[in-house]
Amino acid sequence: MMRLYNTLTGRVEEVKPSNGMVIRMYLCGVTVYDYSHIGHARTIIVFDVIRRYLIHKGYKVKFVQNFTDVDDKIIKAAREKGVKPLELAEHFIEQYFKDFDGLNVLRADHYPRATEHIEDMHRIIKGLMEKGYAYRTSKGIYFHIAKDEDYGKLSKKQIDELKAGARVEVDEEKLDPLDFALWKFVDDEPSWDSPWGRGRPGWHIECSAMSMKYLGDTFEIHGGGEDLIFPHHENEIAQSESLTSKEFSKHWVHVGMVNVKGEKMAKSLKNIEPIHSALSRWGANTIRLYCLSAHYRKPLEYDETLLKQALAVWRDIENALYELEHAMMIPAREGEEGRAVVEELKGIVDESFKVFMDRMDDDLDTPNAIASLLTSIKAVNRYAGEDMLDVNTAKTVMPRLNDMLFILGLKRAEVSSEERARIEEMVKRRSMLRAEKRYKEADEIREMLRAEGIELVDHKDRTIWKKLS
RNA sequence: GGUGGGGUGGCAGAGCGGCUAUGCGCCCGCCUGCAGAGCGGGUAUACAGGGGUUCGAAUCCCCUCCCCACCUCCA
Repeated sequence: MMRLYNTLTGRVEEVKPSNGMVIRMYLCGVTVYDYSHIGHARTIIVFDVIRRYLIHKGYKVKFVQNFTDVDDKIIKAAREKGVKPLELAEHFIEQYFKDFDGLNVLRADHYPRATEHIEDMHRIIKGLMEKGYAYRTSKGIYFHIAKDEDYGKLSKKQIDELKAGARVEVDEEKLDPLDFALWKFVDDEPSWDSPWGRGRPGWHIECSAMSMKYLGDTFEIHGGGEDLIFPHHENEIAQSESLTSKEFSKHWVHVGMVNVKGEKMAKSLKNIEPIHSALSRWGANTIRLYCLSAHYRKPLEYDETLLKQALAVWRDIENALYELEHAMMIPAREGEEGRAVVEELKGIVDESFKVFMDRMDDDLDTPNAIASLLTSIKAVNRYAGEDMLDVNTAKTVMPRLNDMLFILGLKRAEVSSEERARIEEMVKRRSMLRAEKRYKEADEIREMLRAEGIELVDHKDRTIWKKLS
């Protein structure tokens, strides 16, 4: 049973499926007005790993992640670029998929967009008006937090102190400074007709509308970056629970920020590393290992040396995978020694898998889970170095290793059959040159392949190749 | 000011009362045609500071000092 910290209760709690084995998850996605950066990547990768882990454990996970495609920032950016807001949003949604497919993040079951759920939002607003939780001013429709007696329960805020903070905008018409907009009256584009007048939705209403539409009034997990706890998630709870009188999300999961030199990575601070640029520099596996190298609730520093560390870890894993793949071609070793190697490796991998799962169960302890995976990896590399791997060891080890790699979302580069044939031809030619001690020519082939990202590794009687990723 | 989370070896990061975490980096040696991987050894006494509790504390209690996030749009 997986245990995760629940922001709502402040405790680590078991994630329980609803009916049978179904777990419904909603993740607050991105506002599409610019490129996604490493901070977004961290949150989305963490949710991807939670999802993969639950899938591995046999749950049926229904996963929804939204796009905020109507918002002041989008409108502003579109105006500056001289394009329509919805076109700008569409462009960055396309970019989003390029980035996150590139990061090997599994596609969600639904990617609802705010602009396609205006009617659903109207229904919620209407319901809240009818139940007396919302009221109208000349500027829009507002949610009245005073009507919601447990307002603040997620962020543990004292309402009085929030008011004292005086950071909220002054609006004489609002009954309470903390009341937030459900619908804002505007005439310019983009805007939609509503029962109360033409306008745009407030920020929080979309997530209530879309999560409940696709997952039901109550679902298992909701989350996002920890900067969304207040006001966004607090307000989502207020709206949703006031409307349905039911519990909204049972479990709230929040991911820590990525910092640059101690400060949060944010577009406004101009210290972002866009995903597309990080991907071309480091590759998906390295970025994923980096994002998972810290516990998800702690801040993660964005720093070259950390990426380098993650890359070194990935190189070890990659090496082991290629050694095992090539070992599939090596006939089973006969006798006692061959069996002993299989037994020992099996013991190490089974134990490391057990520890891996145990660490993952405990509030997604990925740093330790990865450390445990590396125990297996190191053992494989050790045997590979001693030329002790064969088809039996490979077959014994691969399933458990693949399970762990699936959960973390790590995978080797793909190699087409043409590419494979060409590489193997080159390797063959080089081996002949080496046999004739024509090392200079042999090294030239190795260098040439290396320039293409193919690395050769010589064993006693054979050479294996790796396509680095 | 409020709320939440932290301060561990050159760096990153576990540890939740007693047993070398781990990874990376660096140095020496072995192996290799050279690489890569691997192996052996090393990298001064690691735990913010000060008091306690305990046979025993990085781990529990008290005090002090720093750091981060949120309280405004934000993953």
